[in-house]
Amino acid sequence: MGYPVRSMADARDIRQHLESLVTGAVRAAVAAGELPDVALPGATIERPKDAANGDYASSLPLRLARAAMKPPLVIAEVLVRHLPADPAIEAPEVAPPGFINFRLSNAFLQSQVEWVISAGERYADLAIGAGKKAQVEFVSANPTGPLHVGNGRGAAIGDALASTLGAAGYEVEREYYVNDAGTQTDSFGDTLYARYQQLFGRAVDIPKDGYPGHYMVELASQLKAEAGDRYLRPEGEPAPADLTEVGIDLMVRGIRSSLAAFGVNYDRWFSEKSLYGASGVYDEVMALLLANGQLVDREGARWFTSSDLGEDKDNVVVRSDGRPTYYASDIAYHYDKFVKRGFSLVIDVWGADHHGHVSRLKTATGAFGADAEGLHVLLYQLVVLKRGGEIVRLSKRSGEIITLDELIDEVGADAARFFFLLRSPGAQMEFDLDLAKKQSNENPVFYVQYAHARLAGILRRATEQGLSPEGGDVTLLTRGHELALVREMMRLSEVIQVAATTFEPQHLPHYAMSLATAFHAFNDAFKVQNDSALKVITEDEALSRARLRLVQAAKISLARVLGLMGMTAPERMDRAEAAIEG
RNA sequence: GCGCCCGUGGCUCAGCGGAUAGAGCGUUAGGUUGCGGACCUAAAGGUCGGAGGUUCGAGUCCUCCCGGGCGUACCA
Repeated sequence: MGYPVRSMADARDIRQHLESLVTGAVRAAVAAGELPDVALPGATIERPKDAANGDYASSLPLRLARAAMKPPLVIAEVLVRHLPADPAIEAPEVAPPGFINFRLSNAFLQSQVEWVISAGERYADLAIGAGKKAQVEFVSANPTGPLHVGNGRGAAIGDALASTLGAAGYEVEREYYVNDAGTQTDSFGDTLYARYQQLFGRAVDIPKDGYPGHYMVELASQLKAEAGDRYLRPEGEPAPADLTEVGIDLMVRGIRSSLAAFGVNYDRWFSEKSLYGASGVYDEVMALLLANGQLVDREGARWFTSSDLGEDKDNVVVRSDGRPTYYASDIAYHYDKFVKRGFSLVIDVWGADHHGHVSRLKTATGAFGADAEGLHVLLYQLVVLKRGGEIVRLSKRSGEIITLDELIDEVGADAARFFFLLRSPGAQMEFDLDLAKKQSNENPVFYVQYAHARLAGILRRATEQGLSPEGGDVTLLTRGHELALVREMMRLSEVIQVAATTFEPQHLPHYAMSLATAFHAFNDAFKVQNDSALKVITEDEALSRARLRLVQAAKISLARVLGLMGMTAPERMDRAEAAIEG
C-alpha cells in the first residue's frame, strides 16, 4: 500500500538500473581492496532461460575471473556483499558457475501495472531513435502485375518494422518505390496494347517478352470499360504515347487497394520517373560521381567504377542506347533518400532474389557521400505455398500466381500477417493455406486474438456488474499467475528494443504468443480450482478491482503488440460457420 | 567457379556468446458445464547437417566439408 510507484524504474530501464548496481558494486569492492582494479565488460545483464534463476542475471563474475585472477564464485560473493538494497529487487543470489541472480520484488512488479495503464497506447515506447528520421521502403513491386503472396511477406515485414521503429522513437516514413520507368514498363505497355486491340477483334499477339498473365486481359477490359476506344489507333500503328502511363496508373491503383486491404498504408508513393524530371536528382548525383572521377565511358556505355571501391566489377549506369539502368535509378533514389531528404536510417525490404544488388548499392551510397552504415537492406526469402498438402511454387511471369488479394480473401489479413511475421525474414518459409484459415486451436493467430477478446470480455462483464478497475489496489496482486502475467507484460519493451535494433520483426509474434499464454494461464488458474478467492471478479471487491487493473494493463500490452504487427485487437471473436460444421 | 541465405524434436519454426536447447501443431494421459474451452496441466520426442578451432563457456563466432535455395545482365 502506498508504495512510491513513480519513483521506481520502469520496465524500459530496469536492465540499465541493474547494470549500474553491479558496476557500482565492482567499484565498491575495488575500493575496499577486495577486487583488483580491472576493466569492465559492458552489457552483462541477461535474462536467464530458467525462471528458477530469477528475472535477470549478471555474468560479470565469469567475465571478470581471468583478469581478476579469482574464481567466478568468489567474485560473485564479493559483489553481492557490495550490492546495496534496492526496492525493485529481492536480495541477489549467487549461483554456480558464477552468476548473480536478481529477482524483481513484488512491489516493483505491482508498480508496473500502474505504469502500463498510465502509458496507455504508448506503453513500451523507447527513445533509442529519438530525433532520428527513418524510412522503410517495402514491397515496391513492379506495377506490371498484381501483388502476389511473396509481396505479402515483404508488406507484413516492412509495415511491422516501420511500426516497431516508430515505437522505438524514430520518426518513420513508409514508402513504395514505383518502377514506372524502364524496359519492363515498355513491354508491359506493349502487352496491354495487344490485349486492348484483341478486345476490338484484332488478331494481335502479345510480345514474346511480354506479360502472359490473364490479369492483363482484365486490365485491358477495365481500360475499355473506362475509356472505350479512345486508345485505339489504326491497325499497324504504334500505341498512343500515354497508354503505358495510363496502364501503370491503373495497376498502381490496384496495388494500392490490395495493400490497403492488407492494412498497409504508405506515407509516400515515390515515382522512379520523377528522378529524371524537374527534380534533377538523377542529373545531380551523376554530375557528382562524374566530378569524383567515378564514372567512365567504355564500350559505348557509361560505367560506375565500383571495382575501385572493392566491388567485384564495374557496373553500367547508362546503356549504350543512352538509357539509364535500374542501378542508376537506385543510386539516384538513394541519393534522394539520404542527401535530399535527410534520413539517417534507411531500410529497404527486398526479396532475396535481389541480394546481388545490395553490395553495389551500399558502395554507391558511400560514393555520393552518405553514411552507408545507415542503409540496411532487409532480405526476405521465398515463400512456398502449401495447400492440401501440395506445394505450390510461386514463379514470376508464369502467369500462374496466387495474388495477395486471393490470400487475403482466403485466410484474412490478420492471419496472413501473423504467419509472415512468425518466420525470420532470412528463412525460407512454407505458408500453409489450410492451417492459416483454420478456425481452431491449431491456429496461433486465434490463440493470440482470443486472449485479447477474453480480456475485453472480462472488462465488459465487470462493467455490467458495476465494477471498474478504477482505484484498484495493485498491491493486492501477489499470486504467482498474476505476477507471471506482469513479468510477461514487462518484456514488451525488450522485444521492441531487439526488433528495432536487429530489424527482426519475428520477435513480435513470438512474444505475442507467450503473452497470450501467460494470460490464458492466469485466466484459467481460478477456474480450474473453482476457488472463489481466485476469480478475477469475486465477492471481495477490492481484490476484483485490483485484478481488473491487471486485466486492463494486460489488454493494453497485448493490443500494443498486435498493433505493431498490423493486426486487429478484437473486442470479441466471431466464430465462423466453418468451425461449427466441423 | 565465385558470392549471399538456410540446414535445430514427426511437421512448421524460435533461440541478444552464458546456467538442464524452446514454442506451436501432431501424439499420449488428465482437467475443464465456461467472467467466451478457439482454454489449461503433464508426458514422450533432439549427439542443434558433419569435422576441426577460438573461449571459463558455442545452436550462436572462425575454417573446411556435405545438402537445399538464390544470385553472379547494357532485367528489375
